[in-house]
Amino acid sequence: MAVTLKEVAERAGVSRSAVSRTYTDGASVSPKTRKKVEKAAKELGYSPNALASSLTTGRTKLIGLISNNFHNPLFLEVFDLFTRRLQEKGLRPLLVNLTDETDPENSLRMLKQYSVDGVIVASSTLSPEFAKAFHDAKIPVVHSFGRFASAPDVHVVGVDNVECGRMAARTLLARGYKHIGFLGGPKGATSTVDRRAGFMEVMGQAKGIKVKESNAAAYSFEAGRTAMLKELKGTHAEAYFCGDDVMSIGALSAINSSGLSAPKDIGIIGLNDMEMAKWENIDLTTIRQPIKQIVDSSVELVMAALEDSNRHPEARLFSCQVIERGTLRPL
Amino acid sequence: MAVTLKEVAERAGVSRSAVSRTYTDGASVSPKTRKKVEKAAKELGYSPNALASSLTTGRTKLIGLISNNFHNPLFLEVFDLFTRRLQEKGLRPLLVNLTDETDPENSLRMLKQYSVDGVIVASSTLSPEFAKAFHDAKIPVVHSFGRFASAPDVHVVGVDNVECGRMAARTLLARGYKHIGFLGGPKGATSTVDRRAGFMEVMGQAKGIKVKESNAAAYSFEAGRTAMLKELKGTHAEAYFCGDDVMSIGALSAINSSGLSAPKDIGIIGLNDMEMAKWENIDLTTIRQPIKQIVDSSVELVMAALEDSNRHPEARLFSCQVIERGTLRPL
DNA sequence: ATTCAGATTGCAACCGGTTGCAAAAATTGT
DNA sequence: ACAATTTTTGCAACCGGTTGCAATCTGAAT
Repeated sequence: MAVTLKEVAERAGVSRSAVSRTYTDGASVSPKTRKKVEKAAKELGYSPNALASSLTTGRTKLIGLISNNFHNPLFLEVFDLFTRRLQEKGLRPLLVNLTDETDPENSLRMLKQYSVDGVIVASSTLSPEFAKAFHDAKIPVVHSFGRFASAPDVHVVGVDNVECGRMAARTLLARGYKHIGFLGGPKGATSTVDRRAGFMEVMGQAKGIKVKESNAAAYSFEAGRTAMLKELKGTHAEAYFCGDDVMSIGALSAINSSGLSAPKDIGIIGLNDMEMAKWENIDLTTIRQPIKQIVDSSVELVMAALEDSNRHPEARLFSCQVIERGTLRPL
Repeated sequence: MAVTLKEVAERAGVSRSAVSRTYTDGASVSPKTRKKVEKAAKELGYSPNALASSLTTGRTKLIGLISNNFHNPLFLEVFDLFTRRLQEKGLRPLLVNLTDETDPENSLRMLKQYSVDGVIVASSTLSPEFAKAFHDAKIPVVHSFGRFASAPDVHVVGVDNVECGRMAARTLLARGYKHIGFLGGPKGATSTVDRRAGFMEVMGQAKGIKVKESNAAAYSFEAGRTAMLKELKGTHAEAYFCGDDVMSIGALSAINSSGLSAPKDIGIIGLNDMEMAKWENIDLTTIRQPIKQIVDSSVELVMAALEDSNRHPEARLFSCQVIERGTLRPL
């Protein structure tokens, strides 16, 4: 077994408290004993047991990182950013993959058992109720990429999807498209609902525009492709706002397979600006979600929530930005 | 704070041991007391503190999952599989993102502090020495996607990259290509070295074949594209074995940008068979690594290593398979 | 040399569980 | 009904740390 406090204490000829205090900052230890302890610790290869200390301090520095997006390449970027940021802050991500089979109850219980200090739910397709369950269990939680609400139940960090919808609509209108499609993500997802709302709001105010609407089964390549293939069978629109980038890529693939091309025959605007969007063979015009800021802010917020556990729920919104590439005709 | 054992014991009118035993399987509790305890627990909303119990049992069920591949979409699939499998087995992944900045020492210390039961290193670009550090620290470790060695220092699960190289070479030869390129991943990576070795071995035995060789800076789209662009400036080969799928996609993009196309002008064979490889707009011929089997086997192996901590290091190899798609000319 | 505040130290109790052991209770056999 | 087993139970010590408290030590001030 690993070296313990006691062994170090004995070797250093001091009390266990002295050793403990050496590794607790803010504690009072004389330089002399500290030296002795550090020497003994090094000789023995001691490193304090974080779990044991969590027992008394009540802090594990464990953060549950929950997601159900293990098929969207964007989330690899998201996980990259989250793990880095958490590491920088001295926190440890306990990763939970929320699949269809795993029941959420279970995850909650498990995270309780491991007494995580807080939880980050990283998903735009999970209902706010899910995140709320943690809140109800008195576990600080922030819902990243969650739904905006001016009076949210839990901390939310993300973008205003309604505004994204508007932005997409304005972008398409500005380019003179007259027949425009909303090719949304899965119907149930709040992100889809919100983007649609903003999109339709702007379209509703425009004159002489024909709008058509459909949904893909998931935020995925296949779903995007399938949905676009279906569009292409009927009379399709001149340009589409696709649910997200990966769907957009699917849609582009459908367009190419049909002997058409973007932006010549059909325009596409995506959402997310994931790394692949700028790959030269994709070159997708899209709306960028500032994921780094969302991640950093989420981490900051969860830390703040740890400090003050009945902090009032807060929504932090970041603005998106159209990234001009090559799948929409120029202005 | 959370409900504790003691509170449950008091409410149920039994000793703390009784409560503890209720939640320890194999322990002796009468049905009667179990009932009482469960009732009290439910009323109080009790769930045992896994960390506290780890203190005495010596098992945390925490598994360090370490990777440096947060930019390769394949690894999203890998993480998906790992997290699921670990969850199924009642283990919890503590995710570590090994970036260039984070020093490995640090990660090791951290995982010691959290007394993880074991560690899985998921990377083909990390040196075997890294995994060995855990072994030396007496932490059971398996190196997934690691380098094959018949007498390894640590448990390794993966594919025989040398054989993959041979397989790629044979595939290209069988299709009648005479001028063949090895477009490897980063030179230092063991996976690159091994694939190259197998590839060259077969090429060396073939007659009348011209072989050229170069390396990309990373297993990434950009690096693959850049490397292929460079190839296209000089006299390029008729077909290339690319370091992996994501590099292949970069290479394909370069080929298309230059007004050429695969497989007409240049053939490409990748490696991994990640999800994207079968996207219709990519349709990459590639060599499939059986990642599900590798993952499952890794988890199984790490569990076995927990049971018997001085189990002899073992290498588990899975065979790869050529997946015919559209970037190589037909047989 | 004496006094006193501040810094350092060790003791002992505690965090939330587990477990060996012996006593108590339940079961079995006769 | 009684002895011999087997099961169940609670006690108390322990896992590896932290921390309030009182005791001791230090150094500056008088």
